[in-house]
Amino acid sequence: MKDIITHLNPAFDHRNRLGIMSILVVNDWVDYNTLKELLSLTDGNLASHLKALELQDFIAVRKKFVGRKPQTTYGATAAGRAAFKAHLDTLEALLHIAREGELD
Amino acid sequence: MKDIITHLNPAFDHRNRLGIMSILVVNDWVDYNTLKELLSLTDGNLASHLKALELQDFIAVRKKFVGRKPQTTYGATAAGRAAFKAHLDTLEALLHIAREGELD
DNA sequence: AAAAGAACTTTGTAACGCAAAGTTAACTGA
DNA sequence: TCAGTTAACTTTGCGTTACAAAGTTCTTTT
Repeated sequence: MKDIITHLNPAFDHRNRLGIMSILVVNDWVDYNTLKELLSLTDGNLASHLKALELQDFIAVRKKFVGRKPQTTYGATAAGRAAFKAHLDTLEALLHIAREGELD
Repeated sequence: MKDIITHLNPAFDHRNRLGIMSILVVNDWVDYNTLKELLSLTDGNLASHLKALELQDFIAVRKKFVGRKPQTTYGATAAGRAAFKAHLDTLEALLHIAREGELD
């Protein structure tokens, strides 16, 4: 059990972080407002979660123009994908324990 | 996606809470020190997580004696089991989305 | 009598989560 | 042309959380 818990990454504890990463691992370059809408977060709140993930190099920011209008999009980095995958694998292991497993 | 995230219970966000509940749903009445050891938490830290879960009626406390020595054990309540199960089901849905799913 | 263990509580601190308001730069409609 | 709007933040402020470490009470062990 100890091994499992320590393999969960604190950066992904929070449900909104799980949400952000889940979106970004299956969709390349999602823009700010789409994320905001999908997760029903306020501007500031979303920005701070994104910044935290960016500081750990789990997501990357790309600024481009749509026509002449700037647009910010976010994507998961290779490191982010790897870390998140490991997190999900660990969660899955926990699911199994919590459903049928033994205490060990 | 919005639906999924909102179905995750904030009380179970933290990995240590996941650990406590996972242990308690498959083992009836686990004592303090066993939990502490299984999760490698300090006394105070474990106590505060337990208290938070107890305040929400997700776990119950039972004090008994082993010989003449008092022992505190913890168990998941029916409400705790139900809420945790719902949480795990939601996590599982998220796992699927994050592995193959679409953005919706 | 002294040391140790169980199960906390208290204290203190740093980080976190959040909403709301402020900001900057661009774009749009009248 | 200029008031209003949108994008994408940053800042502010506040209540909560996570945590370690130390203190507490009661009891057992030596």
